[in-house]
Amino acid sequence: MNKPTNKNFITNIVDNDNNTNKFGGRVNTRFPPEPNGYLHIGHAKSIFLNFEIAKTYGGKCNLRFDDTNPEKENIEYIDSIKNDIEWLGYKWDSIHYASDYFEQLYTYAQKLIENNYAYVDSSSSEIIKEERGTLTEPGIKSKDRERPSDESLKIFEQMKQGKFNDGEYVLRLKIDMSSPNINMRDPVIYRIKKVEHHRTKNDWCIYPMYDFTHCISDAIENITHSLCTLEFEDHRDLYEWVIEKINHENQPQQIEFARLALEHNLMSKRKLSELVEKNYVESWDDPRMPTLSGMKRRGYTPNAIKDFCNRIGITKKNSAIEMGVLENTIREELNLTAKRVMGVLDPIKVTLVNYPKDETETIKATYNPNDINSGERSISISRNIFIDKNDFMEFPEKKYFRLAPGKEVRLRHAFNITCEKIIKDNSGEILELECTYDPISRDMSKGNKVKGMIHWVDANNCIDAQINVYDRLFSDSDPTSVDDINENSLMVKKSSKLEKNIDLNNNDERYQFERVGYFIKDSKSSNEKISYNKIVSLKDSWKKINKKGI
RNA sequence: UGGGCCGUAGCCAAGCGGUUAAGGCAUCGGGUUUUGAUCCCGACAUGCGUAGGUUCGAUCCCUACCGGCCCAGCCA
Repeated sequence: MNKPTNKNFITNIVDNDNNTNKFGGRVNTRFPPEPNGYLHIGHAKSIFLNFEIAKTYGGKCNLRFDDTNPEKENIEYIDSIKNDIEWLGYKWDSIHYASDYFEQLYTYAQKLIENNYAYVDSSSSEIIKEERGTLTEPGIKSKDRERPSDESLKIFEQMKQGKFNDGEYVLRLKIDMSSPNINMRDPVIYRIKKVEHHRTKNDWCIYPMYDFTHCISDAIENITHSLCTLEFEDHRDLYEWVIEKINHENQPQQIEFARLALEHNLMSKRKLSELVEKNYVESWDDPRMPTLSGMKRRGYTPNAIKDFCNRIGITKKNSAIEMGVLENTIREELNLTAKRVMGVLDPIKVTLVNYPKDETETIKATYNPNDINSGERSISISRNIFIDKNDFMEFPEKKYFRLAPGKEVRLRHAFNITCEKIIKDNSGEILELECTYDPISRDMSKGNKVKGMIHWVDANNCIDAQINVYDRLFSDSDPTSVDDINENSLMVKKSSKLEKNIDLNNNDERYQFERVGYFIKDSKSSNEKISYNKIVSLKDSWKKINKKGI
């Protein structure tokens, strides 16, 4: 990203900490995903925040996998997460796994027991739940709360040795069962799970929980500012309690910010995986998905995503960003960088009846009028061309200045044509248009001045392709269920025609199909079936005029 | 109804006791342009959830109220 990173309330805190020398001027952050799903644009916000803060303050940002629940986690997710972060262009200073700290965590737990800050509880999860109280009533103390610490220590050891089954015992912190903050009502910090862990394999059958693990991991890694989302605000007391009780020399501070919500999208790993599982979308990297892999396949660039993250800001206010903001970032970048070619998504045959048969001419055009170094392309044209269906109207509305019977328009980069005749099949479907062209108008200054300009492709020299056009995944701006999916979010144009200048060997080249939008080759494209994805439309003020019914 | 947060334009978001209340997106006007694109210019909160209070002065401090979000996993 070439724009400066915006300030926000967190950078204000960091500035202040630096001024008061709270951390001796150090700024260490971390991005701590659980490897239980693919990263999405919401994670990008957090990645951007953490890495950019480290960068602007000359600090460090670690990648740490919060892998304390082996049932949900696996290597595939770890790899995809690393990939996505690298794709965004960030390099972690060091990589860690909470599971690397299992031994230390266990030792800290033992110390807490020794100091009477924790106890082993044999209550069932149902009992613990009941005894926890409610939002308005205090909890009650467990029968095991006063278990002598040497006894707890011994049982905890046996838990580790695998002497018990899942659920038989848990380790709990001894804090305050009547705290108004439910997280402080003797939270469970270790549970027995006889499950193989993707990294530690069968070394452990007890696993520490988030609240115990996260703060200690931060402390161990010398994190200064532990940035997380709003739902952890209530956990901050616990975070600080643990850090204080283990008496660690480094005392990181947790700061919470609002997670990203994007209109017309769902943004939780659970729901995104539901979309995949129910086959509402093709895969995690379906171009409609707000996952980073999906956006990559859609054609979004790391720069555009980072620019987006920068624009939306960081606050504590729950808010939903309009899709237009996201779309605008990629449009802005591609307007400057994308080569222009022509592509006809929904072709109609057009015959230029006065154009000599078997003749072809070559037209020169620039690849990008906004970039003088973009070079020139040659486009062929002949008697037979294709134009887009929506560039012709048999009964044109007011202010429609494209092709219509008897009307003259200009073919982009070429010359003017006039529609003379519509050829239909028996059902009334338009098969073909017969037009005449005006040779004089090759010179723009001659020929008739026309308002309409349409794009086209030489029917005798073009690429057959499939174009995937996407609409928002959910029609509702604030969807709740995956079942609300927009059934028309994917439109496949099967017989599109593309200008020959497209480099089919280049998988990353993003093109502007003039007057239409930006496109990139789909990762599933093949020589047999060439397919391109629409990244985003060009802005279309005709659409607006048309909508108003003028 | 216990606790923790949040409330500045249609959507984001600066602002930290004295400012003409930044900026972006959207929208609306106008100009350039034979991409209805881009680009350029202009408009867009006497107002900061509401009501009181403190103050010479309050978006900023205090109080109350209203509205929204989060918390009762052996998930993270």
